[in-house]
Amino acid sequence: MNDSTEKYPPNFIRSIIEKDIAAGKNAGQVVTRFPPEPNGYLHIGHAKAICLSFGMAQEFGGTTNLRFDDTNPLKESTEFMESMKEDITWLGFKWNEERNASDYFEQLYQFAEQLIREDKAYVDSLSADEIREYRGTLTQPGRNSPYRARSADENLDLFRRMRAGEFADGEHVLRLKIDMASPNINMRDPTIYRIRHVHHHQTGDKWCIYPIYDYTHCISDSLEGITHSLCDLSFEDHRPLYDWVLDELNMNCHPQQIEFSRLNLQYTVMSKRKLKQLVEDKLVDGWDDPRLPTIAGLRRRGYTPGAIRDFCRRIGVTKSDNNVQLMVLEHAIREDLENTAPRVLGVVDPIKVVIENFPEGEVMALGAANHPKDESMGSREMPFTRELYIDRADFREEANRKYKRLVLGGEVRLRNAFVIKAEDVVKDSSGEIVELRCSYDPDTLGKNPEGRKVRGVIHWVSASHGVPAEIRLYEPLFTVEWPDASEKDYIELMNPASLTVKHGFVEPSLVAAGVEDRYQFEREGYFCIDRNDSKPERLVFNRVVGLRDTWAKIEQQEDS
RNA sequence: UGGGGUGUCGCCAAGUCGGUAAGGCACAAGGUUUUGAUCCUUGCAUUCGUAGGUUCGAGUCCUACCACCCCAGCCA
Repeated sequence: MNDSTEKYPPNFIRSIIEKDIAAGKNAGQVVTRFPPEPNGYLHIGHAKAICLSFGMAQEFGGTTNLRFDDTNPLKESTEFMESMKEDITWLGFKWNEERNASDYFEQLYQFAEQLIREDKAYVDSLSADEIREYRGTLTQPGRNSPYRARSADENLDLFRRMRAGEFADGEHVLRLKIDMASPNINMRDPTIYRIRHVHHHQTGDKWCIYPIYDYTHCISDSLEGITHSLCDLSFEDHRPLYDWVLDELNMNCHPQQIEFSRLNLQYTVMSKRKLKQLVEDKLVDGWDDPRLPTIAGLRRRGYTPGAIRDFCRRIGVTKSDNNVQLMVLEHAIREDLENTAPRVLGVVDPIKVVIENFPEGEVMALGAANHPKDESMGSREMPFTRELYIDRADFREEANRKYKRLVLGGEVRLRNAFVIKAEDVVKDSSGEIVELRCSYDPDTLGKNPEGRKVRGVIHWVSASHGVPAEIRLYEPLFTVEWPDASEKDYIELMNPASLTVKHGFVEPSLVAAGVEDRYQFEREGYFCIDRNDSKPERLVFNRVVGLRDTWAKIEQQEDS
């Protein structure tokens, strides 16, 4: 994973780091961190941040810490911590140290006392509503709280009693004394501690006051010796506060916060709130639903860590708003699987074919390469029998010249096997085709028939030897490209056809398929064994992504 | 009417000290092909949000304007 082919193309963050190293800043070291709040599952947007923070450190011989930003016990849990560790590891990254912001609660507290003693922080006893009122608006300056003038001694006493649990939630908060008239709202005496009599998943009941992100994050970074603290653009106007705290505390390590724009990806939503609702309201099958942009979902869908990393590299890192097309992600996984996925034959929407001139009961073993270009992937045998399945879409009673598949009275090549000819169609009372009666040309195995040109090749599976399989086909979870941009509620924009379950047949070699094995079903797409539901006796495949489909495009053009 | 950002091809994105617009995705046209896949070849911004200015020369410097995004949690 560490090879140079995975290096990022030029970007502004790398330039900054290169300059810092050239200037001898931080003794030439690069230490980054990835600081998720354990209140949900990681998604593809986090993958962008992970690849960047870990990637930059890796590239310059540095290290990256994993730090759970667990300052709000109301929303967090160890379950989410575990999932995040698993996802990061699966993505292929190794953190140097695992920390929790809560590891620093005592130090954070002591720093707060220091700020109080230096008259840089005070206990405010205004209510939340009052604080909001006093804060002013975007265009109007705020006003000082009447409690702003409390003496350091009084503040210290109050703050200690806050810690001791003498007050109820919301009775007091600790605020930084900066500037209520600042044009930057974040600098208008931000709250840094609030009272919350709740159990914390790491510190238990030790604390009833919890520090706020802005105060916690910069100090945590400093304590860990982080050199470059990468985060998304929403924290850009928090940077003055980040710097203020470290400066006022005289911290000897002052990391540089650098912001980049978050990923916007087509046909999905990325906000934790929305993902959480989809999961909790059972609109999807858990955090790892293959339709979700979560790392766990992409994994279950069949995406590889390498493809996700490649995707993150392709989209780049900038400060500009970006709207990335889904096809970029799809291209990344196709490119990976094109080279690595063994080819097999699987029929998603089966229709029975009887080869009338092939003896009943006979089984012919036909060799098939596992990859058209990579002999090292070996070959296997496929049983050819009198009764087969082909895909419904590969037969038409009549069609024009552009249709290169099986037509009544016409011929087609069965992949890795013989040329067959459709002689007759059997339909049920409703007119639905239930069976095709065909003949095969025994002299076409591995060679073209004499004097005729067979234009098409279709895939097939032996009806008697094929293995039934559940095949899950996925479409985008939302019907519009940018659900977040719509004035409609995103729930209303969900795609009712995002999951289609098919019952098809796959060639018998697949009974040996293991969890998360990925294959190319030739002419169909890439499929992955579902890690939750597939059993050897009941195979379940997820379609990762279809093959590029030029034919579908041609058909569409003809329709219009 | 406050502050902070961003504007280079349909999308993403390189563009060093100003020297005459990388690349990827997508798209189009050919070629190879027992996957309408892959692969190969070719094409695809006289123009860099707009308008002025400086300069022999500007995406890169200056000025003004326009558009879009973020910020008023005791969330992160």
